[in-house]
Amino acid sequence: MKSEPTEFSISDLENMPNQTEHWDGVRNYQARNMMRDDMKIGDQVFFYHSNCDEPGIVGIMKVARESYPDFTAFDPDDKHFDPKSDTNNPRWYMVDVKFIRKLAKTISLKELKQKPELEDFPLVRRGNRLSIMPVSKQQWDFILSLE
DNA sequence: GCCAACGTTGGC
DNA sequence: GCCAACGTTGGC
Repeated sequence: MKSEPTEFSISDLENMPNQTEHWDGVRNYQARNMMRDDMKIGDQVFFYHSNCDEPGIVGIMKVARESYPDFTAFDPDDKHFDPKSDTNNPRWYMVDVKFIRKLAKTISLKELKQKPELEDFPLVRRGNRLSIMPVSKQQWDFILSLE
């Protein structure tokens, strides 16, 4: 899962009450579907910092609550307000994530791109803009071996 | 700040 | 259903 550290960083998550926060603001259908359909309690997740000096994977968290409506879509004062989502028929969903740990070092996008083992990893594919993407077991283990 | 890539919107 | 216009993402 990607986040801009100026918006919400791994440290922000670590400092939340119970080290848990809802992952609101996703307004992309593919990403929504993954949260809604695929992410289960206890699933481990990489936290990726985007749009910053050193884009890359900075930590690990886990799914603490399975999908429920993203209430920020209902709030006209919220940055992520979507008039087309209403409480009776929510368009956007989110999960809660809980901090597990920071990585000893950032595994940078640059480094990930250099690994032939990750050729099929969506993050390093050209033009990829998805903020949430699946990681296979093999990819997960390989990436962690780079820490 | 630039811009390629991609998603969404809406007229037709 | 097509596709041009537009908005957003995010690396660089």
